[in-house]
Amino acid sequence: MKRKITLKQIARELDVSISTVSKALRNSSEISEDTREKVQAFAKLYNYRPNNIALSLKNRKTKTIGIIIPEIVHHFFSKVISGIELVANKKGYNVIVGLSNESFDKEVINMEMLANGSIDGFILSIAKETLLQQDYHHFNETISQGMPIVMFDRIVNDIKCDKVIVDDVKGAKKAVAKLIENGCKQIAIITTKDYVSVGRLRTQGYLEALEDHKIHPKASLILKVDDKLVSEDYLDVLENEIEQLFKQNKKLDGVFAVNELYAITAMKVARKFGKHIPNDVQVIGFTDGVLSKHATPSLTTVSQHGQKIGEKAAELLIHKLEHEEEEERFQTVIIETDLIERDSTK
Amino acid sequence: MKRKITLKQIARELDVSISTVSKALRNSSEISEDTREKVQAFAKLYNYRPNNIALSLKNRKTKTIGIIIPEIVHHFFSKVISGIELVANKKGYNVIVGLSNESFDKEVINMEMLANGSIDGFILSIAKETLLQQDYHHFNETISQGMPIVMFDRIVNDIKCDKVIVDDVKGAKKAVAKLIENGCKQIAIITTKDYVSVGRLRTQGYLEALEDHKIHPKASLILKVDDKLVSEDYLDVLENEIEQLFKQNKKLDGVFAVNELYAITAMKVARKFGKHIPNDVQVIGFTDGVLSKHATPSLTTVSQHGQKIGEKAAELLIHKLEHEEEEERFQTVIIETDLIERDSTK
DNA sequence: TTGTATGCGTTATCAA
DNA sequence: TTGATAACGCATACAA
Repeated sequence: MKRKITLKQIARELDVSISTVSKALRNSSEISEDTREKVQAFAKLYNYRPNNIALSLKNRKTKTIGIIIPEIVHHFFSKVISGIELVANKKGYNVIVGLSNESFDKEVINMEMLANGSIDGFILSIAKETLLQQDYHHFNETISQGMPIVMFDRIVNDIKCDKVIVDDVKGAKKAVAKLIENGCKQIAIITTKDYVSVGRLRTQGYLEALEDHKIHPKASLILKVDDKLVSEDYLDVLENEIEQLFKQNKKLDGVFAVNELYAITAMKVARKFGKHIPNDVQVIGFTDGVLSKHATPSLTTVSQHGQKIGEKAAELLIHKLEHEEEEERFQTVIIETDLIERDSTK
Repeated sequence: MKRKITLKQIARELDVSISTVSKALRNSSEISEDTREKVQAFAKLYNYRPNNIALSLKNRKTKTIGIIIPEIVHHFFSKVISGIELVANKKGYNVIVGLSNESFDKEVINMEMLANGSIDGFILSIAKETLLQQDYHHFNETISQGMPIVMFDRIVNDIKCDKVIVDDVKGAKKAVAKLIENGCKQIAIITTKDYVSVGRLRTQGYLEALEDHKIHPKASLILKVDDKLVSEDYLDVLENEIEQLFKQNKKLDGVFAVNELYAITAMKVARKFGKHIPNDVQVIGFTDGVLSKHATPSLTTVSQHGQKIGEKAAELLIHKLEHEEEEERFQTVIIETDLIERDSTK
C-alpha cells in the first residue's frame, strides 16, 4: 500500500529541488527540456496528482460548493442537485451535500461545519423549521464572512444573496385558470400553512386566478395542511383532512394541489367518494415528479424544472466566486413553469 | 465583509504568539488561566473556528466521505445517501457526492478528482457502463493507494473492499414463491441484461423459486430489458417489450419485475389488455420507492431498505478509516429484504 | 537553469 | 508559562 506521491518525494528521488519539480510539471519554460522530461516521466510513472487540500489551503479556494437541503429523498431536490452537479463539474467544482431534515439546528450545524473552510459558497433551500422560527442569523453571518449564498425555492427575501425561484404565483394561476376553462365551478386548493413561502405564493396564484374569472373564493375550499412534522401517520392525517374537504363541498369538481403528494392523495380520496377523474373531478398538481407521470390517471402538473433551477443556481454561485471584484448586486432569477397536461384534466 | 479570523490575527491582536493562542483555545494546562480566558473571550467574540482545510492538511485526514453513484434522481440511491449522511454526520464526517450518470468516464474522472486528497474513502455503486466494460482498474488503483472503498448494490466480487448488498436471490425467491402460493401458474420475470449483477441475481432467485415448486421455466416468460441507454423513448420501448410479453403469453397471471418502473409499466400494460390486478394478474416489484406506495393499485414489493444499506456502508467505511491498524479483512454485509404486501397481489 | 525562502492555518515538539 | 520552529503539500517571488 503505497501512499500518494508528493512533490517532495519526486524531488528527493531525482535529486532536484521541490520547486524545480513543481515548475517542471507545470511546463515552466524556466526549466531545461531535459529535466522537464525527466520529471514528467517520473511523475507519470508514479501517477502524481497534486493534493487538492494543499492547493485549497494555498489558494484559499476549495473549488467545492456546499449544498444544504431539507431532504434528499425527494424528486425535486434530487433534480436540483443533479443540475448543480452538472454545471459544477463542468467548471471544475465538486459538490458537498448536507441535509437539514427540515430542522433548524441541523441546518445551522451543517452550515457551520462547511463554512469553516471546506467550501467556497452555499446553495441552499431553507428548512421548514427555520422558516417557522424566522431565525436567519446563520445565513447573515455566513454572508458577512464573505461566503456567498444562493437560495432556491424556499427563500427569504431580505437576505443579501442571489435567489432562484419558480414563478409560483404565475404557475398556480395558470393551473387554476386551466381548471376554470375546463369548466370547473368549485375548485379547491390543498396547500401548506403560510409560513412556507411556496405554499403562500401558490395560494396567492389560486386566489388571483379566481378573481380574474370573477369567482368568489370560499374559505371551505381552501385547505391548509400543516406538515411541520412528517410523522408516521402523516399520510393518514392528510387523507383525513382531504376527506373532510370533500365532505364539506359536495359539488367539488376541481382540485389544485401545491405538491404531488397532496394531488395524488386527492385523487385517491375522490375515487373513494365514487368520483371519476377527470369526468367528475379534475386535479392539477405542482412539481414534475415521478408520481405524477406514473399515477393512474397520470397527473396534470405544473412542472418546476428542478434540474434547471439547480443549473441556474450553480451558475450564479460560480459567477460570484470567480468575479469577486464586481460590485455587489444580487439578482432573483425566476424559472418559468410549464403546465404539463396529462390525464387528470379534460 | 470581514474574512474568517485566524490564529495569527488573534495572536497579533492580543500580542501573544500563535502557539499560545492555539494552546489556550484547546484548554491546555500549559497556559495560565489568565491568558486562557483572555484568548477564549476574544476568540468567542470574533467567532473563531479552526480552518478545516488546514486541519485536513495537517492531519492528513479530511473527515469527509466520497460517494459515487450512477444517478441521484432515483429513490433508492437518494435513500442510500440519506443513510450514509446520517451516520457520517453523527461521527463528524461530511459527505461529498459525485454522479457517474452510468458513464465509465465520468466515474473515473470523478473518482480521480476526489481521490487527490479531498476525501478519506469512497462509498460507491458501479455505473452500468463500467459493469459492461468490466474495466475496474480505477477501483484497484484507488485501493492500492491506501484509500478504502465500500461498494453497495452494484458490486464486483473480486475487488478488495467491503461490500453491502441486498440478498437479491433470496428476495426474488420470496417474491416469486409468494406469487406461486397465491395461485399463479404462468409467472413472467421482467429483468435487466445479465451484466447488471442485481438483475442477474434476481433472475436467479426467480428460477430457484420455480425449481423449488417443480415449475419448469419458460424462455418466453423471461424478458431481459436492455436499459444501457436511458433515452427519450425509453419508456415507449419498455412498454412495447412488455406488450410483446403479454401477447406471447396469453395465460400470463403473475409478473415479477426487478424494479419499480418495470412493475408499474407491467401493471399499465396488463390493464391495457383488459386484465384486472390482482384478480387476473398479480404483480410484485423490487425496491421500496414512492411509486409502489402510491400506485393504483399499490404495488407489492421487495423492500431493499436503501437507508439501512447506506448506514451500514458508512459504518464499515468509517470503521476502516479509524482502525487502520487492524489487519485487512473485507466483509460483505447482506441486508435482508422484506416483502411488503400491498394491493397488487391477492 | 536551478534552488531558497515564504506563506496558506494549524498543531506538536522543544527551547526559553 | 510562553514562544520559536517545523511540518503537512504546494506554488511562487526572488536569489544564485
